[in-house]
Amino acid sequence: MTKKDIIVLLETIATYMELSLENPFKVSAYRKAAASIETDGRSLSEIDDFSTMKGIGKGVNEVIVEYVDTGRSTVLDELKESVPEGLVRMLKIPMLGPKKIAKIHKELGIASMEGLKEACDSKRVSTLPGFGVKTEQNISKAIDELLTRPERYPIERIISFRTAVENVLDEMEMVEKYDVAGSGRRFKETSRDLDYIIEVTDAAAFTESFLESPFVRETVAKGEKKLSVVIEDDMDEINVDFRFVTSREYFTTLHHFTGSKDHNVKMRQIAKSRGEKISEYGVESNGEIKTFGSEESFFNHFGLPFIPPTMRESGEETDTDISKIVSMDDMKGDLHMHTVYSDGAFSVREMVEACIAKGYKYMIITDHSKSLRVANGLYENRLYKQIEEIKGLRDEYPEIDIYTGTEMDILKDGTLDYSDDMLKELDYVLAAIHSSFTQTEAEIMHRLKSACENPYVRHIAHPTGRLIGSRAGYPVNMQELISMAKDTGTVLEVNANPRRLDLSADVIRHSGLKLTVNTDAHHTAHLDFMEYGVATLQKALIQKEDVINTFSREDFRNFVNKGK
DNA sequence: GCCGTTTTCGGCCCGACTGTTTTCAGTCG
Repeated sequence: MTKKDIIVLLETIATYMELSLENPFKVSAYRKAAASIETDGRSLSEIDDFSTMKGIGKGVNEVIVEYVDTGRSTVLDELKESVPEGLVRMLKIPMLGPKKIAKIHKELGIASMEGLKEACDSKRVSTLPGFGVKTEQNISKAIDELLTRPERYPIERIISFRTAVENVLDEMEMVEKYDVAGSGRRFKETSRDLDYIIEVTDAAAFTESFLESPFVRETVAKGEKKLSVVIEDDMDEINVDFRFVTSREYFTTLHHFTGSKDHNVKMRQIAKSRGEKISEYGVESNGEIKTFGSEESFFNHFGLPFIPPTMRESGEETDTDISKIVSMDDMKGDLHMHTVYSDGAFSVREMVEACIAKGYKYMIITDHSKSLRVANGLYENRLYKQIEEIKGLRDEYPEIDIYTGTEMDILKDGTLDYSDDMLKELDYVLAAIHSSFTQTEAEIMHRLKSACENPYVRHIAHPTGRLIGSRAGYPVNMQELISMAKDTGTVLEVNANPRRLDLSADVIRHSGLKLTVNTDAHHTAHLDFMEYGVATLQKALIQKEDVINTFSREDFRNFVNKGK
């Protein structure tokens, strides 16, 4: 059993309670308890008394203790007896919350998504008080969409949709100013939809003009304050909302819709403790509404520094010294990239020049090792050749330290793809798993252990192998890997590729790990991925000193030379 | 169910929108 199991249990209880029309504050207490456990840095074995944690009192503690001791929960078992599981799925239908679902269940005896769809089509739902024909049609349509459209899109897809929308906005002259808000602005791993805050000279004209864009598939709602559409590309479709605001309210509205929800709750608590009230229209203080010319001045009003959107998650960020948290300005080098020697698109020289253009002080060339045939991995003779080429380039580019390296495969049986004799010829070695993802956790951990314990392996690249939204990755015991990394002085990577972001923010938060963030670039343009990796570190409120890419040129040289 | 330097009761973030009503409940962000 892990912490995650307890979090899932508490959240499941909250959901079932919600559907039993339990006191909403009780439901929220279970959710808060789950969140409290999630943001606590300790593992299950390190927590001896849950009841000392914030948000966990006598009641929730009893539930946890029973679950840890017996693997069961009487509270959940009883809830499950009174609430059919099908109702939980129905919560995913937009516009249907616990009360409406309970009514549908009680009055019509419906307990599944399929049953509800049928009831809508046979017009039984609209006979219920509080339900009308329109609601019935909307539910029916929403169920169809739920069955065909994924719930959330990975950040890579979100970026692509953003680009499409913003290319249109940039060409429209009635647009004064806009920003994406929501999870898109916070660079979350996945997002459900896109939210824009927008100031326009004429909302009606904007709406008319925007709706002519070829990617608009459907208009969901249009009004004076809001336009809501579905847009599509070759693969997917997504909801996009525009909120029309005046210049005066722009930044409080932007802050409000950037979220996260937990961040907003925390900000409102802070306001309330000062006798003020935050809404999207401003800060109400002594009966007056105060607005701001920037988000920074909004935060300053509460005695806080500007908190970047990427850090606005749990609420913990308002109690954090933001100046210590890692930022793009701190990035002095990229330690993981490929060239034409293996499966990259550019030469060593081109990658060097691209890194210099980024202002980096150091870089490491890390092509694949010999066993990764699909990526044209390097046999020893070609690796020696690359080492010589890199040495030759150093004099030509004194502004940057170019280190030799490899992204070495950790083979199926835990052996490493190069001998120590080969590895000692390199400045820096990172190791990664690229094969046999279906092994058991024990087998995978054996491989990772073998890499961590090797004296030449400095860091483990993309430690779980996951691809957001498409591949779960291989089974890793994260607590064990974290301990192994600490014990052996091995650094773990946050891979900045927006398909990976591996390790994820939730894993590294409060982990106490030494980390590195790298783009794994296979193209000079991929070096730009760094901002997604840094955003992931910021979500976890990781300090500069815990990220080796922030080292000065000299400190990094010492770090490389000193070895493990 | 949790919490507390206005503390053991009475709060728990706040406002808009939708669809349904005839003054509002439920849901959402």
